[in-house]
Amino acid sequence: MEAVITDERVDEVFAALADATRRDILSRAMDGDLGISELAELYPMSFAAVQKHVAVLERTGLVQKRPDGRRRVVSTDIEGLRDARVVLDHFEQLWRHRVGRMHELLDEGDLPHDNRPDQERYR
Amino acid sequence: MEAVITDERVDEVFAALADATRRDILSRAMDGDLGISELAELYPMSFAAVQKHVAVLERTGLVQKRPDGRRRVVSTDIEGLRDARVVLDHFEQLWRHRVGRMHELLDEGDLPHDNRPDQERYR
DNA sequence: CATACATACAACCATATGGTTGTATGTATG
DNA sequence: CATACATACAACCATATGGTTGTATGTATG
Repeated sequence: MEAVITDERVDEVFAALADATRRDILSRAMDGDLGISELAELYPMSFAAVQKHVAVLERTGLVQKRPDGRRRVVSTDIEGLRDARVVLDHFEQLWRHRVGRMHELLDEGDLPHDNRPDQERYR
Repeated sequence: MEAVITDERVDEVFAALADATRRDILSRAMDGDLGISELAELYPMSFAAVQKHVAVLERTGLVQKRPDGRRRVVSTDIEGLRDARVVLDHFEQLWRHRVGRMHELLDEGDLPHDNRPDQERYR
């Protein structure tokens, strides 16, 4: 069961992330305590529009809905997130690999160099 | 000159990458030696379609065209690429930051739960 | 110079996308 | 039970997207 990553899958993940509202919903879903109407209050659009954005994230597997009374609480989907990260990592791999020594250029370019602690290396 | 990253910019970068043909063109542009019609031969679509994809990458600043005789050679745009990488890195920052300790879950996640060593179950 | 090739771009088309309002249904709660 | 709230979903709309063919123009080359 090696998560086979098709082009369609990559398309889907990038497309899902290509909308600011959805990115915001996704980050809030990490706390996993808001229902759809609670989310909807945060954005200048109708409940139905937000509902659709959540549906896109759900279809893409980035988010789940769990029933809680009359609400559906939106939270990140661990499985899906890992998968999406694999997609982005994979892309970055190729990205960096093909760029090769172009990489130094990319890093030297404008500085100051980011002080990212580079916490842990995974997978 | 601090590359200000707007939501629109992030939208644009993700959207540009949400198409398999464009991702492929982008990676070939890293070699920087193909004209548009040469690229077009690689894909099952018309020259004009490929031309449009190149235009999207160019508008997003991921790719440049440099004249070479009657050809326009497509190559990656260093500036734009760095910017795009900042976008993706920034997103990953937020991503990883907010996920926090959920992180272990992401890496441990799919091991079968139930084979936890019995000896840990003491009372 | 005539011709072929590479590109640019307009016009068009079908479908996807991001939004809307309206209606139905499930769940709490006074 | 009546009402309010949360959600689901259909129908609709405007615009964006990804493709097509056709025409014009710039550049090499026999």
